[in-house]
Order: sequence, then C-alpha cells, then structure tokens
Amino acid sequence: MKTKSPTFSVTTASQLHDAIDRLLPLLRADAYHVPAARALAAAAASLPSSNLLLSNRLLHLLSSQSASLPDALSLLSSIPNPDRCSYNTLIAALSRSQRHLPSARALFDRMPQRDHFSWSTIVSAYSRHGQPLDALALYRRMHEDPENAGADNEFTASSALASATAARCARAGRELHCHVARKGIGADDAVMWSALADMYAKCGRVDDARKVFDGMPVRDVVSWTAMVERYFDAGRVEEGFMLFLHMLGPAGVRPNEFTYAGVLRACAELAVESLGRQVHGRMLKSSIGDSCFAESALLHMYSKCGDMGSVECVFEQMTKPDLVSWTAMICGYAQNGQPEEALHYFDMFLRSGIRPDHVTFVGVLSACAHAGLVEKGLEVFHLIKDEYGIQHTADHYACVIDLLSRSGQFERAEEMINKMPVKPNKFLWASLLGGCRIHKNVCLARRAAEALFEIEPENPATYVTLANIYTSVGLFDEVEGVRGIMESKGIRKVPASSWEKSACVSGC
DNA sequence: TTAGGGTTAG
Repeated sequence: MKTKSPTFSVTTASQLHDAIDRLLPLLRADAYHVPAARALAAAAASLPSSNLLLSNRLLHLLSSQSASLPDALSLLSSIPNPDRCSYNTLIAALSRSQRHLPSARALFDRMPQRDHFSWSTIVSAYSRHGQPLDALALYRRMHEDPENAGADNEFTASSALASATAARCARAGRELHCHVARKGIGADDAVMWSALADMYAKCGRVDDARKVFDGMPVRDVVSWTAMVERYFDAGRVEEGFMLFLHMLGPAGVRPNEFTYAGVLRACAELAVESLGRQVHGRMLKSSIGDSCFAESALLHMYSKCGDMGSVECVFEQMTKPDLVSWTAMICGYAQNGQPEEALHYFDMFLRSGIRPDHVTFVGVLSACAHAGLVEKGLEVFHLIKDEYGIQHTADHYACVIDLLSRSGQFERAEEMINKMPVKPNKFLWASLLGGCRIHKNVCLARRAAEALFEIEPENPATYVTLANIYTSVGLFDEVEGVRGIMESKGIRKVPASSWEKSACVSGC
C-alpha cells in the first residue's frame, strides 16, 4: 500500500520550503512521489518571486530520484545565475550511477568555480565507480590548482583515502596520511580516522591499521566494525572476535546491522554454529533483530553450518525478505544437497515480484546441476539473458559446464566453452574436472587441469587438486610430475580451497 | 541548500 502523495497549496516562499521538507523524505523512499515533486516545481515556477536558495532546494528534491533527474537538469538550465551549490547538487545526483558519471564530470568541468563540495563529490564518485586512480589524480589536480588551494578538508581527504584504499595503493595512502597529519585535517573527525585505518588494513597492513585505530581520538561504530572486519579478512579470526567482544564490553559501543553481518560472515566461513547462535541471541535482544540486512547474514551463517531448520525459522520470521534473503535461501538449499527445495524457493521468489539478479541464477543453476536437471538448467541459462536481460557471467557458464559434464555431455560442454564470450574461470575448469573424474574423460581432464594450473600456478591447492585428478583418471606419469613439483616446493597438505571442494563435490 | 569512512547472498 503506497503512502498517498500530499497535496500542497503553495503561494508563498515559506509554504514552498515547508512543502519541500515534507516531500523530500517521501520521494527519497519511493519514486511514486515524482509527479508530486514535478507539480511542486511547476507551482514554484509560477510564484511571483523566487530566490536561488529555493531553486537549489527544488534541485535537491528533483534530483533525489533518478526518474526526476531530467527535471532537475532542466531546472538547472533555467536558473539565470546558478551557484556552486546548484552545480554540486546535480553532480552528486548524476554521479550516483556509473552510467551518468561522464555527465557528472562534464558538469564538474563546466562549472565556473568549484569548492570542497564539488571536489569531494567527484573524487568519491570516481572511487566508487571503479576508477580510484582517476579519483586520486583529480585530488592531486585540486592541490595543483591555486584557485582550489583552500578546498581541501576532511571530506575531500577522506574521499582521497578511500580512493587509495580502492586502488590498494599503500604508497598513496601513506602520503595522504602524512599530508593530513601535517595539515591537521580531520584531527577530530571519526570518518577521517576510520578511512585512514581502513586504508592500511586493506593494503595488507593490519597492524598499522590497528595502531591508527588505537590512537584515534574519536571512534564510532563504523570504526569498530571496520577494524573487526579487517581482522577477519586477514584470517586473524581470534583477534577479530576479541575486538568484537571488547566493543560489546569495555568499550560499550552498540553494534549495528553491519557489525552483526560481518561477525556472522566470519562464523559462516568457519562454520562455527555455536558462536553464530550466540550472536543471533544477542541480535534478538537488541533492536537489530528485524533488520533484513542482518537476517540475511543469519540465513547464510546457518546454511553454511548445514542447519537448514534454523534457516527456515529465521526466514519464516522475516517480515519482508529482499533479493539477498531469497538468494541466500536458494543458494543455501542448493549447496546443502536439497536442489528441489532450492527450486521451490525460486518459484516462490518469482511470485514475490522481486527481480532476480546474477547471483540468484548461480543458485538456481547450481540446484539444477545437483538435481541432474540438464534441460531445465539450460532453459534457465537462456532465460537469464532473454527474459531478464542479465549478461551471463563466468559463474553462470561454470554452472552449466558442471551440469553438462556431470551428465557426460562433454561435446556440448566443449562447444559452450569454445563459444563463451567471457573468460572461463577456475570454477568452470574445476567443474569440468569433476565431470571428467566421473566419466573418466582423460583427454578433457588434461585440458581442464592445464587451464586450471595456468590460472593459479602459485596456489598449493592447485597441485593437490591436480595430483588427485590425474590419479582418478589414470594419468600416473602426470601424477609423478606434479608430486615432484610439490616436493620441490615443500607442499604437503593444504586446506581445500572453495574450487577444490567444488571439484570434489562434482567428482566424488 | 550540496559532499566523505564500514556494507548481507554465488
């Protein structure tokens, strides 16, 4: 049930301000209110007197939804003397989507003068849309331009730090650290410090990140969550959990849905259900219990632990499962050897009206492969592009190769590999190897093994997998060759990587 | 009146 758009009687500037205040949160939440925003803009145009502040507020309103973005651009071109705020508002709105980034940049280049809002917006836009080196170049350009010498502040600097992080460039990050310390930028700003610690951690320097974290004059829940997460990412699980406990106890910081989701992800990776269950209990006692975001992490944790009963319980209590929740259900059942349940959830999901994405289809195709539903899987594979307009990913191809090779249809599998427009990934070759093991296809096993070796020549798991595969298809000379390399490299026993498990699931 | 850090599912 939609909230009806309010109607406004606007004859004065004051009434227009009030109307914008009321409509802005509604429009941000739902594009349904776009016609009301357009009506308000039309009413504003007929007011006898207006000012730039009002025009800028209207620009902000119209640019809060992509559907009314053209109206905002049209309004900008009708303002006689737009100021920096007018341009900044539109640059921020355009740069929300990658598709409009060139337009945002064109407006940025075209505006007569830029300020710290303009620079932080454009730097973070390039960083977010996968061009962090361009973002850093822009930040440097800001410093080189005497006109913008005073524009640097905690917003521009933290955007630049996030760019160094995205580029995994510790050198640029370290330079930025020196720069902000020397200039005293953001000394009391939690965002600035958090960005700095995260830069070190994501550049592989977790201990440096911890030093920054320990020395922070101000910390908030994001700083804590990020530091805990970085320990998990680095495989330093115990330190991650210790810091999480410190956060709950002595520090007295209240975790939010991101904190819980991160800790649950670590529990899922380690498959420690007892710990995950405790975290779940804590969530229920807090107000986070009904966060869809954190609940999806719960679904994932329980399904990684193989506890589909608890998965069902959590899912049934969710008030409004979203795309990620449904996908977690489909993938969870597919991975736990219950493909029929996975496909049942996919049917229910389609009836919910939410559009599936590329990850959903990985779960569906995986379920078809596990259930041996070759034709159904191929039908779904074609639907992905033809019905939903989603480009096939290497993972979709890997699932279909899994499907075909398990059923011994190697000619079709090879034909698909030779024609696929994306580069085959290690999961594809591992899936093919699994099928080769079942059907003793020595020739294709050799091709798949060599391709796998090319992708990950330095991964010890590659050698272990290759030795196993060669053994199972009877290529004993190759087994000896691989074992020789393993001995020379000192490789004995390594934990199975995800793709190695995938090959084993397919083949054993 | 406009900007920044952590972000669940394969």
